[in-house]
This record gives sequence, C-alpha cells and structure tokens, in this order.
Amino acid sequence: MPMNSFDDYPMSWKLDRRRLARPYYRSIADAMEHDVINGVLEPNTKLPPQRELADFLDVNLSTVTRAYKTCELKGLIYATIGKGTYVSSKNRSENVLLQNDKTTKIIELGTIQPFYQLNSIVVKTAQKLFEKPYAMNLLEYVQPLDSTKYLESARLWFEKFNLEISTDNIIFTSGGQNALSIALISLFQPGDKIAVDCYTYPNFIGLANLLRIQLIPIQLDDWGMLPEELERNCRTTNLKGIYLMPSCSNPTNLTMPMERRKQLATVIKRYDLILIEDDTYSFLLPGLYLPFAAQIPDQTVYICGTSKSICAGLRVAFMAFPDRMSALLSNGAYYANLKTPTVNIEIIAELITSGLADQIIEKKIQLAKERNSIYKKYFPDADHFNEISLFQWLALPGDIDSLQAESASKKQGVRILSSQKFAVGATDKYSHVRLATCSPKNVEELEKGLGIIRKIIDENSHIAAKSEFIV
Amino acid sequence: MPMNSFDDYPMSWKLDRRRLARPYYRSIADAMEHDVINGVLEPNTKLPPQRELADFLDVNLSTVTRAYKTCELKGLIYATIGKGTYVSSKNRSENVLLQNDKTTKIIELGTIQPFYQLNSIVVKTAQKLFEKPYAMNLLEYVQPLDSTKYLESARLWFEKFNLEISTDNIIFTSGGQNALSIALISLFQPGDKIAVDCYTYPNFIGLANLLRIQLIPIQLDDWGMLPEELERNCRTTNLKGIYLMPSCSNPTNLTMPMERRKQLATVIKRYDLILIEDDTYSFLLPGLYLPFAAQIPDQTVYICGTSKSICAGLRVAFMAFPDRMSALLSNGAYYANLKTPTVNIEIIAELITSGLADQIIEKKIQLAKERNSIYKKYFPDADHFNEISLFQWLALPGDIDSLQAESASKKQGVRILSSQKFAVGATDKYSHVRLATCSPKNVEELEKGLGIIRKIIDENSHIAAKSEFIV
DNA sequence: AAATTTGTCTATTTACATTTC
DNA sequence: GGAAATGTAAATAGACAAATT
Repeated sequence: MPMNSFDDYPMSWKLDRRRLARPYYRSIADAMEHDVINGVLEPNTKLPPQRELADFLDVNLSTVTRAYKTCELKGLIYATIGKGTYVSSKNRSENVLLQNDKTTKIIELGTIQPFYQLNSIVVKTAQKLFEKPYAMNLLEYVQPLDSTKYLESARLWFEKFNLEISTDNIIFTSGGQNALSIALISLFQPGDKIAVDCYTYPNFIGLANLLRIQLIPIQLDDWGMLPEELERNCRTTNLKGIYLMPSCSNPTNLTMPMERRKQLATVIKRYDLILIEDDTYSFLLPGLYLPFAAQIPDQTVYICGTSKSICAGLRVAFMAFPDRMSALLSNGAYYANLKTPTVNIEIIAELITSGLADQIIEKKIQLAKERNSIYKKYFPDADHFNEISLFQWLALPGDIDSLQAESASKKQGVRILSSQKFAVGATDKYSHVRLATCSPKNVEELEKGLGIIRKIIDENSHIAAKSEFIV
Repeated sequence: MPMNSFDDYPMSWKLDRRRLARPYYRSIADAMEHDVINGVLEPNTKLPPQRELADFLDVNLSTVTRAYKTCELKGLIYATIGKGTYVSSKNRSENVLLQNDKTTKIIELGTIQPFYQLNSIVVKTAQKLFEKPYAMNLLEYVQPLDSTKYLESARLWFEKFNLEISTDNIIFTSGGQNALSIALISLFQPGDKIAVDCYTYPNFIGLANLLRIQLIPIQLDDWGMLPEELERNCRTTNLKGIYLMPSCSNPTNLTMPMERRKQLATVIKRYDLILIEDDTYSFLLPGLYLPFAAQIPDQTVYICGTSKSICAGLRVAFMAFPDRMSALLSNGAYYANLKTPTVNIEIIAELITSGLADQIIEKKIQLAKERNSIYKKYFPDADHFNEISLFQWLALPGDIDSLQAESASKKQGVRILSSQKFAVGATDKYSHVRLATCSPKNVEELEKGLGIIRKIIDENSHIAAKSEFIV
C-alpha cells in the first residue's frame, strides 16, 4: 500500500501507524487512553473526526468509532454529533481517603466531613446496644427475627421527608455510595446512558466510568436541571436513566423548587427514564419538599444515606424502590455485598426510633447555618449561597482558572475542590470552587481558610488564566 | 420475501418471525432470556446452531451470534465450538437472606452458619471498644491517624497462613463477597473470561453473571482443578483470570495439595492470568499450605474474609494484591463503597492482635471436627470427606436427581443444596448435595437432619430420576 | 485423518440523525 | 434553510479455529 500524504497533515491527535496492531480498535483506544491519562492530550482538546482518523490510519470508519466509544465510556472523552469529539475535564478524582494525610496540618474545605462532635451521641447508643442480651445475635449472618424493626425505622425516616414507603420496598446498603453501585449494577448495562447535571457528584462520575455507563450532561439554570434540555436529549439520544440530588445538589448547591420538580417529572415519565434520586441532603430541609419518589414512585430508586445526616462511620444507607425493581435490586445488593452489617443498622435504627437522630440533625442544621454565615462574611456577593448547606459553590472571577486556584490554595494549606472535579462533558468557561464549610475543625480554622481563599482570589482576579499565580 | 420451508423444521427452539423487531439481536436475546428464565427451555436443552437459526429467521449469522453471546454472558446458556449451545443449570441461586424465614422450624444444612456461640467473645471486645476514649473518632469518615495498626493486624493474620505481605498492599473490604465484587469490577471488563472449577461458589457465579463476566468451567479430579485442562482452555480461549479456593474449595471440599498448586501456578504464570485466590477457609488449616499469593504474588489478588473464621456479622475482609494492581483496586474499592466502617475493622483488628481470634478459630476447628464425625457416622463411605470443613459434599447414588433430593428434603424440614446450584456449564450425570454440618443449632438437630437425608437416599436410590420421590 | 459442524472475532457496509455553518 | 460535517447504531461479511464425526 502506498504511503499517502497524511504524514504532516495537521491533526490534533494521531497515532503512529507502525504502532497499529490488530485488533485495530484496541490499539487506537489504548493509545488514546494513554495520552489522555498522561496529559499528552489536555482537557477540551478537539480530537480528529472519526472519518479523518480512519482515512489517516487506513482503517474502516466503524473501527475508529469503536475505539472512540471505548474511551467515551471510560469518561476520557465526550462526543457531540455535528460538533466533534473532545477530551474530558480532569474529573477523575483521586482516592480522597488515600490523600487524606492527617500528619500534615491542612485546613479541610475539600471533602465534606459533617460535624463529628455529634458522634458522642452515637457512641452512647452503641455502648447500650452491646450491653443488651441479644447483642450476640446481631453478629450473625442472617438478620434476626425482628428485622422488621429496622425497616420500620427506615420507613419512619422517609416519612420525615414526605415519603410513604412500604417496608417491603426498602433495603439497607453499606452507605450511599454502595447504594449507587447497587443501583447502577442492577438496573443498567455498560453502554447505557444516564442524564446528570453538567456539574455533578464526582463519586457518581467515577462509579459510572468504572462501570462503563455513559453520563450525558444536561444544562442547568438557577433552579436546577432544565426540563427542555432534558427533553431535547431524550429525543435525540437513547437515555435510560437520570441522576438527581434535588434537596441540595452537589456541588451546585441548588434546592430544586416544586415547580421544577414537576416539570422534570413530566419528562422523566414521558420518556420512561429510571430516576436515581439521591436524597442524602434531605435532612437539611426536613418536610419542606416532596421528593420525586413520591411523585413518580414507579420510576424512582430513592437513596437516603445516613452518613451525612446521622453518622459517617457506620456506613448505612436506605434504598427505596417500586415493586417492579424489587427483584433486580435485591439480587444486585446480594451479589455485591451479601449483606450490610446488622450491628451498624441496629445503631442507626435505635438513633432514629429514640429520636436522638432528630436531635443530631437539628444541631447539624444549626452548626451549618453558623458556619455559612461566616462564609457570607467573606463572600457577601456570592451567587448560589445556601444557608443550610454543608458546602458552598463559589463562582470565580472570569479570569481565574479553578484548577490553579485549587493548587494555589493547597500551597497555603487549604484544601478546596475545583469545578473541574465535578464537570461532565463541555464545561462553561467561567468556573467555580466547592468549599466544604462544615469540615474545618472549628470556626477559627474556617475563618482562616476562607481568608486565605479570599486573598488568593483578590490578588489574582486580574491575571490571565494561564499565567503563574501569586501565592 | 417468500415464505420458506422452515415453518415446521424441527428446531429445539425457535422464535416466531413475526415477533422479530429491530434491533434483531435484542429481539432474539430477549425472547431466549424469557424462555430460559420461565422454564420453557429446560437446563441442558440443546439450542439450534447459530447458522440454522440465522437461516430460519433470515438474518445474518453475526446477528444471532450477538444474541447468543448476550445470553451467555448472563449465564443463561453456554456454548462449545463444534458441539453447540446448551441451556445452563439452575445455578441462579435465590437470595438466601430473603428465603431465610426463622419463623418456620427448619434444620439448616444449606447455608453455612459457622458456630455463632463464639460471638460472645466478639461482644465483649466490642463493649470494651466503645468504652475507649477514642471511640468517637472511629465513627468519622476518614481513617484515624493510627490506621496502620489495622493494616498491621491484617498482615499478622496473613502471616499465619504463610503469607508475607507489606501493609501497603492490603485493603479492607466490607466482607469477602464485597472483595470479590471489587476485584471483578476493577480488574475485568464485561465479556472477559475467568476459569473456575466446574462446581464453584454460587455467589461468585451470580456476581459474574451480574457483571457479564463469562465463567469457563474446568474439570476437576480429587486434588482440584486439572492443570492440563486449564492449559487446554488457555490455548483455545482468551482467558483473563482464574478463581480458586485452594484451602477448601466450596462446594467440592477439596484441599489442594502443594504439588497441584505448583502445577497450576505454572500454567497461570505462563498465560499471565489474574488469579483471584479466595482463602476464606485457610483458618481451618493454619500454616499447613503455601498460598498461591506466596508463589505467584505478582498475579494474585488474595482475599481473606473474616466472616467464616472470626465473626460473620461484622462483614470485614482483607484483600492483598501486587503493586501493579494497587491503583486499580483502591480505585474500585473507593467507587464501590467509599469505605469499610472503621468500627467493624477495629473490632476485628483487636480480636486478632489480642489473640482472641486464635481462640475462636481453635474452637471452631474443634466443633467442626465433632460435627463431621457425626456426619461420618451417617455416611461412612462418602467420598470427599473433609474432617475439618464446615460442610460436606455428598455424592448421590446414580439414579437420584439432586434437585429432587433437595426438595424432598425440604418437605421434611431439612434444607440442603443441590449440586445444580454450584454448576457452571455442562455437569456430570451423577450429582451431589452440599450439607453444611456446621449450621444446625446443635448436635441433636444435626443428627436429626442427617438421619432424614440418609433415609431419603436409601428409600429412593432405586428409583429413576424423574419419577416421584418417596417423602 | 479428513470433512463437517459449530462458535468466535473483528472489520466492513449501510443507513441514519443531528449539529454546524 | 440546505449542504456539509460529524457521530451512532446495527446488520453483514469473511476469515478463523476448535470440536465432532
């Protein structure tokens, strides 16, 4: 085959033809993955059109399509018909637990660590539990006879958030993330598509990438996901599900008003999507809104983690679902984990039924308000202010790059998270940082951290994004 | 297109051509799945060759191939080149936790419930723990500063089983099943193939089916998986991994001798397979064997659950791995669960470092021996007898169908498990039942249960498999 | 031992739909 | 508003290899 004239054709990315081994689609996908992960291809770089690369490599179009698709399902790139294919943001979040090195003194405004002082209440409950005569039975494999009391406590908890669910339609999982894993594994296949806010929960992004489930970003306004945008995407691509955090979306901090919920519910219903409603933050506004699970119960998997609201370390979440998903989800939960530890469930159940959980969330709301009023002091004009949230979403002045802000801030001992960590697909040119106001050990640390960030922003807001930051 | 003459062509299965809608491959796969699940197609039925069905439906061969593959990855059917495609055994085990109804008095010889009386020791340890001043910190999201002490306890535990592992290469998971999920999600893709014993752990089968990972059954002899059979399969199909329980394989009760381990290790090394070594039962023979993880560490994920050995209800397992898998597995563990509860880990760690865990396993071995000697009394000539195992694998006389034995036994109040629950691919004509000798509440119940099973076998061993059982 | 049966794998063809310009 | 650019999705073709007979 003769050499063609592509050798110095200007392509944003190409692959040495000599490295092309069979199967071609794997060669191409592997090379691309390598270059994205190692930063050879930077976020938002446009990749060559599939046809162009196919011509260049002298392989069939579909072979390139398959390679591109493989990378897209891993979350490395994203494609739009008519527009082209681009490299994704750096939303491949590091393992936060590993990076958390307590020996270095750092002010934590990155991860959300919600008011651990209230764990003293949990310890007391645990102490009493292990004194009980039946404590031994809680350490067995199967649930004890009266396991309905646990389900009953979950039902009670749901009631606080305007949700009436039969105990037959509830299971326990080992934390909210585990519930998300179970939902995705049980109800979706690799290649399926799920709609998400264009900025969404990074651990959901990471999980979807791991399971090769494709996330389709939908534009937002100040009240949450735009129904007409969702509808447009439903018409044009074959969406199977949607993921929402209506009580307090992470990271955008929006509480979705009822009007918007109704509009979205209509679209979800019309296109028969599976809704994963992550209502971990409902405890911050108990009883004020009607969850989707109450509006379109037959399509909703409702997940309510207790790690933020009651106790982080026990890793217990509740998952509610309609009858038609019962077999699939129980099956998935069983094969993923076999079971959630009964002792952990018992402690959570006891906290709920005794009313201690209510005391905990009441105090957390109070503490959150206190901390957010301090934030308000440092950033009085900030959009998206949410007085009861555990974090804030701060828009940076137009010329500050949020990744640079993150690293500049880290150099000065404050951990924050860039909006890049939350981005799916194309992101706005202006960018944000998420500040976990709940996490610093005390109010003084919070003030210090916010002061440092305020200063970094003030000193750099006139500097072009790519230049060196003043630190 | 004219009607062809296939209308009354004798095919073991066919699909009404009028029900064939686009995409064809999905129509075909869905119809087949429906018929397998609803019993229209019975286990071991031969399906029409792909070409034949393609001709009949007037679609391309590859379209049928894709449909068959979809079902194969779900574990519904299995295919052999040259031989054909067959419907799988009924190994789709029910959710055991759901079926466990303690209100009915049943003698449990089905699930493995290992000597819960020893949980009193665990309760005492937990009581002390929650009295400690740092108890509160154990309920936080991140591991406390001295989390190395947990890893150190895992390292100590591994040492008992002749395994030297750096604490950098260990993580905790929420039980052994959770460790298996994490290993499969992190290291394998849908469509990948893993070699297993032709009778293997049903929860591994279910998990693989859920994740669309294909299991390739390998023949056994009395010392475990046959190395030459493994090698043959490596040559002919593209295996990515292998799953083994060398200390005491479930359900076949084989302890693999060193000789066999070495032979298998050679093959595993030659073909660069990822070995998932499930060593949950190593505690029954501490220090007597060298695990694969010590022989071929660079290819082995070593999983050691503590649910059987120390305490079932806490759901803690240890997972060890080589450096090259570290990033993938930590990542997978993180996105699957975020974390394993620290309190649960602390209790297990305390039991290990205090030496109480050793006392527990010593007593368990003693109890197991006692119970198995009773089994020996009822089935003196049984093959595969293992005196320290928690269960036994009983071959039924040639004309007894193990599924019928299971249901006959259940009618008389004894739960046992048919070999069908453990079978992958084609199964031998003779069949077995698994009897969990550890599980009955006491020795009297065990005697009663074994007596009933003995009687069922004696009374039916002369009756043809398909006829009615005497109960 | 050779021919046949049967499943496997991946590239290719074709038709299509959306977005951009 | 129509043509061009671009990605999507499924069916099809063809070469291959193992197991059976």
